[in-house]
Order: sequence, then C-alpha cells, then structure tokens
Amino acid sequence: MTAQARGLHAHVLDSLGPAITAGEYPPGSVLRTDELAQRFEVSRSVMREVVRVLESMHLVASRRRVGVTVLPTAEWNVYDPQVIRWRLAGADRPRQLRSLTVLRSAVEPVAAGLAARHASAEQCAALTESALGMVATSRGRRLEAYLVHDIAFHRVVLDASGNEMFARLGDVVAEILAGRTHHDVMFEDPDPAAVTLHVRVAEAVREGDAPRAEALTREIAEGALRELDILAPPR
Amino acid sequence: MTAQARGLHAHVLDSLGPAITAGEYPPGSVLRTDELAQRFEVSRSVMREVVRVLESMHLVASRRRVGVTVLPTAEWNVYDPQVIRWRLAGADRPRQLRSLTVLRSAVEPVAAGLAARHASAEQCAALTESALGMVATSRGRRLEAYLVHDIAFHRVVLDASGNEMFARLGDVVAEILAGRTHHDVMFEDPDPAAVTLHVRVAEAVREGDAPRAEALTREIAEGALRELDILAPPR
DNA sequence: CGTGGCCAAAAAGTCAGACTTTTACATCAC
DNA sequence: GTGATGTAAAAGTCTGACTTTTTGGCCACG
Repeated sequence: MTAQARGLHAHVLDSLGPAITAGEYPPGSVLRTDELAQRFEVSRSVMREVVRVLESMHLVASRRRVGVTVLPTAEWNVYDPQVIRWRLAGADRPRQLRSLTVLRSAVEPVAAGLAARHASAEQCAALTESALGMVATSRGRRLEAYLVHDIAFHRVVLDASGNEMFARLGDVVAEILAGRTHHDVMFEDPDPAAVTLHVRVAEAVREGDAPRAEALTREIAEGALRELDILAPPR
Repeated sequence: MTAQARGLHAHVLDSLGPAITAGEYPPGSVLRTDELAQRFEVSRSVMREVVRVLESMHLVASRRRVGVTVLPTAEWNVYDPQVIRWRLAGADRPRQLRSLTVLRSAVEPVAAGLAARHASAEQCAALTESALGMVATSRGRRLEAYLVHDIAFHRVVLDASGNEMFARLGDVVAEILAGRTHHDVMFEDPDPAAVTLHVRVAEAVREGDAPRAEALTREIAEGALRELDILAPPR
C-alpha cells in the first residue's frame, strides 16, 4: 500500500487535493462536506480536517449555507510543497515546470553570489565533491547517478546562501531536476558545457568570487530555460 | 471585535500559530491536543482541525502516543503567507524582513525583464500611473499615499511578468513595503533617486526594453538592501 | 412594480462521549 | 545485556445531537 498508515485524513487529502489542482472541480464548483464524507467513506470529522487543510492552502473556501467552494487558481498557495507536488503530478505539469524553472533562474544566481560570500569550508568541500561527482557520471548513460550529484550541488548552493527563503527552495529544485530526468525524455548524456559550468561555480564559490559565481550560475539557468524551450515550447 | 466571527478554529489558529513561530514553544516541544483544547476552551474537534492546519504548514508534527511536536525552523513552510504574516508580526521580524528583501532582490529584476516582454497595454498604463502617483506623493510627508502607489507598482510588475510564481509574491512585497513605512521608522520623504528609478522602469517596460527594465529594477532592489543595512544592520 | 423585512431551511460549525489503533516505555524472563 | 511482552498514553476515528449563520423566497406594503 502507498502510505496507508499515515492516517485516514492524509489518504483523503492525497486524493482530493490532486483532483482539485488538476481542475477536476473547476473554480467556483461547490462541494458539500457531508457528500464528500460519504464519497470517500470517512466520517465528517475526518472530512472536516481535510477541508480545513485545503482551506489553509487557499484551494477552497468554506462558507456557511453555501458549502465548500473551489477557489480560482490565482488564489492558490502555489509555493506550498504539497501543492507543487500535486500540480507536478497532474496535467499542467509542463506549465508548472516552466514557472518553477523561471523562478529558479531568478533565485539561483543570487543564491550562488551569496554562497560565494558565506559558504563554510564544509560547504565548499561538498560543492566541489558534487561537481566532481557530476563530472564522473556525465558520460555513459549514468543519468540516475548524475541526478543525485546535480541535486546535491544545487541544494548546497541554496543552503550556503545563508538565506532561509532560498534554502527552502532546495526541494523544489530537486523536484524539477528529477522531473527533467524521469519524465521529460532525456536520452542523451547531460550537456558537457553545463557540467563544466557547475565545476566553475564550485571554483568561484570556493574563491569567494561572488560576481563570477552569480554570472556562471546565470549561465546554467539560461541553459535550463533554453532546454525547456526546446523540449516543451511555450504556448 | 477583530474578526471573531471567522470561526472558533481560526481564532485559536491566530493565537497558537504566532506563538509557535515566535518561538514560545521551542522546536522539540511536545504539546497535547487535549491540553491545548482545555487551554483555549474549545472542543477537541476544533483543536484537531487547528493542529491539522499547523501540520500542513510543517510547523508541527503529530504522532501517536507522543503528541504534537514543534518542528525545527528549517522545516517550516516559510512561503506560506500566513506563516510570513505571523513571523513578520513577531520578534524576529528584522531577520524575516531581510530574508524576504533578499528574495525580492532576486525575483523582481527578472520579473521586470519578463514584464517588458509580456505586459499588456493596460498593465503599461497601470504601471505609468503608479509611477506618476509615486512622484506626486514623494514630497511633503505623504508616506501613506506614496505607499499605496509603490505597492501597486510592484504588484503590476510581478503580475505582468506572466509568471504565476512571481505574481504570487505580490502580497509579500506589499507586506515588506508596508512594514518599511509603518514599523521601521521612516521619518523622511522617500529617496528621490528611487522614485526616478521607478519612473524609468515604467518607461523601459512600456518600450519593451527588457534588459534595461531588469537593470533598473536591480538598482531599486539594491537600494532597498542598502537601506535595510543602514536601518537594521545584519548580525 | 419595486422595495423591504421576515421566515424557514440548508449547510457549516461546534460539542461531548465512546471507542480503536498505534507505539513508547517499562518490566520481566532468559 | 538482550529480547519478548504487556500496558497505558495519546492520537485517530466515529456518531449523533445541537447551534449559528446565511441565503433565498415569500409576502406585505409603499
């Protein structure tokens, strides 16, 4: 079973949440707690807890006498990791991936610049190690091993920035990178130029060269955007 | 009354949430649902809903036989608008404000660049109007009126970027700007240079000059960071 | 024909109590 | 000391009754 023991409410949430983010209940739709409770075969108390959580994510609004209304997309807490996961698993995955990659392209260069100033010796070591790992697995269809190092690299950069908001984007970046490898077909070995850029970012951070770290990371990000334009053209 | 009619659970949440984010219950603290229900004089069902919401924000984790554990800060959903508000209202407001301003400095320039490409005629008009409003209220201690235009300006830029993730940061930026005006003492009129920069950003966006819009916005952001360094030095 | 107030029903909100399930911890045998 | 076992504590679940708010219709009155 897929995490059944995590509680009844979590199970219902994992079913209803994706349904809403996928647009199965278009904005404006009205649901009733009692009806939902019956549909999912749980008690009203459990369903109420689920609705409360969805409400806290601004996916729905609950009003007396009218019911539970699905809110327009513009209201959703799109930074909630749970919501991100649900949407990445759903139909508008491509659009979502693009939004997130653009966010990445804005955040990561600045984070790298800060990392160059604040990174500890351990973080520099971890960064270099990850970069070397990427080099070592960049040829011979070792995409899975490469992915591990790639994720580790970007996580360290975000952590080393010393900014809490940046650090919390580590999971999002991991999700994006994993998605690129697993869903969006990636037959070939990773772009050698990108691998080199990662190595050079590690160097720049180690040397405390913030402008260079930022510029190099911007190149990586632009590469990712270009790649996305090719694999999944906008519009 | 301060929004008492929003439901009992919301009231309890507004009391317990800030207490947790303020560190009144340090990470690792264990609470019991029953005890909390008694303390806040609500039924267990209400308290359970509150705990569920806090759990969805990753502020706490609920485990059988042990209770409701407060999670370490690193786990919190720091992008949740509710959490942001709670933290901005609490003791570590300065640190929080810095994190968010750094995030802004990363995001807004890129958003402005995108806005220059995607902004509609209406959005360009709104932008120019806001910039003019800022000019008109930039002298004579009309800080409140200035704030309104400032918020509107940045909101339009983020919206016009066409990126959903950027657009959702409008509230955060509004919160930051409002905080700067209201809390962190701002005796003087706004920096004339900043006002001019806003006007020029509006121009660049209208002309579709993405690099210039980005560069100018980066100047605004750097100004905001410098200002923060003066008013509330780091460390 | 429109306006305003009143009533009734619908749905969420709240509560109390009984029961189940998991699990940390202590105890005991080996 | 190690491992099995039992117990109790806390969350989890369910049910049913009750309260509160709000919508929308209905009717009287201007």
